Amino acid sequence: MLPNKSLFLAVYFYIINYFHSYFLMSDKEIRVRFAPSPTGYLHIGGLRTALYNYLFAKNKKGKFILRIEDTDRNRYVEGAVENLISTLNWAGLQADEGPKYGGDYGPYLQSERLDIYNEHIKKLIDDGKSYYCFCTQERLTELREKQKKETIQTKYDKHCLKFSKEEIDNKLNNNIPFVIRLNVEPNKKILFNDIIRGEVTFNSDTIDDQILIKSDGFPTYHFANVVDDHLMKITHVIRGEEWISSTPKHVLLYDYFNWERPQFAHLPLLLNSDKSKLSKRQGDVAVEDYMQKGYLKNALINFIALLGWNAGDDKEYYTLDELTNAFSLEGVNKSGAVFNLEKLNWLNAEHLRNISNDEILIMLKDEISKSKYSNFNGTDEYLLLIIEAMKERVSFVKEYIEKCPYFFEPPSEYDEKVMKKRWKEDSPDLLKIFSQRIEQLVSPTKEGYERILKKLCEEKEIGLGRLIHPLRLALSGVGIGPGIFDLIFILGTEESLKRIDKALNQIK
RNA sequence: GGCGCGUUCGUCUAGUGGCUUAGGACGCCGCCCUCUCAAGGCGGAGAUCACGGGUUCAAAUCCCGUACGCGCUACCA
Repeated sequence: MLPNKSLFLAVYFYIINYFHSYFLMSDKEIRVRFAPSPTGYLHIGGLRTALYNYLFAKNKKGKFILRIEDTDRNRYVEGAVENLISTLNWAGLQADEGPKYGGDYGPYLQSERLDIYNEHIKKLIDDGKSYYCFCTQERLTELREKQKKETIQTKYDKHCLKFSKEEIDNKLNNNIPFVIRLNVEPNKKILFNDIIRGEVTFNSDTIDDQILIKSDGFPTYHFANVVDDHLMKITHVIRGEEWISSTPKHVLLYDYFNWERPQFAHLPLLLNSDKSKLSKRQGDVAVEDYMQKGYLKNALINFIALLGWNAGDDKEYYTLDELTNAFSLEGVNKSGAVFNLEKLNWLNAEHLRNISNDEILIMLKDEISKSKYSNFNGTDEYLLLIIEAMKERVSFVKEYIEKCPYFFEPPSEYDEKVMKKRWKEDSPDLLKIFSQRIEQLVSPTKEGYERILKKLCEEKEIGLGRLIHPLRLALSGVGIGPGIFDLIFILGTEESLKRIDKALNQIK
C-alpha cells in the first residue's frame, strides 16, 4: 500500500524537519561578509565571492555585510568604495551593513578602526603572543636571500624576540621604526575544518611570524580581518582559495585571543581558458566591463553562480531568488572553473527572452540613444513591434539595433550573395505588381500583406519564396531576419513602397 | 625550493561503493519545422572518470603513491 507508506514518510520527514529547523533557529544569527580592498573596480571573481556570501546569508535568513579592507594605503584608489557599492547594487547584492549603509558593528572601513586594532594588539603583546620587531628592510631581504640560496623556507628568524622589556622600551622611546609580528610556536599541528574541503592541516614550522601591524601603524589583512570578523560577529568566512595558506595564521590568532573560530569555506578560483587564475591579460575581469558590453545582471549572476556551484540537478536557468533558495556551501566544488564566455552569452539570451517587452523597450531606447540612431524618433509602438519580431533572434539588447538596422534606416546596399541567389529575372516585375496591390490596402495588416502576396504567387504559378526573397532583400538589404510579413508590416506600406522602388533602381 | 589545494567530454557540471554500456548544459555537426535567419524539436560526435597500485564480491566514488595544474610563500589583499 504505497499511499500509506508515503504518508508515513511525509509525516516522518515533517517531524525531522521540525526539530531540525527548531535547532537551527535557536542557533545564532548567520553573519557573513564580503571584504574587498578598494583597488578601483570589482573583479568578476570578487563578484562571485560576494554572490556566494550573499546567497548563503539570505538562504539562512542571515546578514550580508560589506567591509572595506583599505589597510594598504598604497593601493587606495579614489572613489573605489562608491564604485564597489554601486556595482554590487547593480548586481542586486545589497549589503545589510557596511559603509554608507551603517550597522551596529561599524565602522566598516578598516582605516577607521585603527584604535580597535591597537587596543587588541596590546593584549597579544602582553601575552607574548606577538612581539615588536625592529629589523630593517635590508636585514629582512638579506635574510630572505640567504634562505633562498640555501633553498630552505623563507621566513623570519625571530631575531627580535630575544629583546628584554628594557631594550624594547628603549628602542620605542628612541622612535626606532617597528612592526609587530605574530609569535608562532614551533612544531605545532594546526588544523582547521573547511566546509568545502574538509580538514586542512599545517605544521606551524611552515608558518611565518606574520607581520600584524605595519610600521605605518596600519594592521595587515591577517590581523584586521580576524579582529573585525570577531567583533562583527561573523559566523562564516567565505572567501577565495588563495587564502587557504594564510588561514593557519588566522586560526592561531583566534586561539591566542581565545575567540571562537568562524567556519571557513574556501571557494575555488575562476580561471582563464589556459587554467591560470583569471586575469586581465586574457579578457575582461571587471564587472563594469560586462555591464558595458550589455550583459544582463541576471545572466551574469546566474552564470557565475554556476561556476563552482551546483544544486545537484540539471537546472541551469536561475533567478537570484531561485539561487537564494537552492544555494548551499555543500554544493560548491573544489576545483577551479574556466570562465567560458559562450555559455554566458547563451544565458544572456535566455534571460533576455524572459524579460517583458516593456522592460526591453526601456533598455532599447537607452541603447538607441547611445547608438548612431540617437535622433531616431519612432514611436514606442514601432519599437515594440521590432522587439516582438526580433526577440528569438537576439542575445543582447544592442542587437535589436545591430542585427536589424533596416528598422532604423533604409538599406544603403544589398547583400551581394543574396542578390545573386535570390534576385531573378522576374523579380522586378513581381515586385512592381506587388507594390501596386499593397498600395490599395486600406488598413494594412500582416494578414492583408500575406493574402496579397499569396494570391500574386498563385496567379503567377510560382512558389512563395520566389517573391518573398527578393522582397526581403529590397526591404532590408539582407537575406536574414524576421518573417517577411512581420517585416513589411512593421515598415508599413509607404516605407515599403519607397524601398521597393529604390531596390528596383539599384539592383540590376 | 617549501607548504597547501585540486584533477569526470573542448568548457561548466551530475555522480557520495552496485540504479552508470558515466547523465545534463554550452559549443560543434546533422535532421525536422520553415519564406530566410533564429527559436524550438529530434539525433550525433565528444570523458579508457590524470596515472599506478591497493581495499572490496563490486570503485569515478574508499586508501596509498606518482604526475600534472593551481594557490600561497611581502611592512598586498
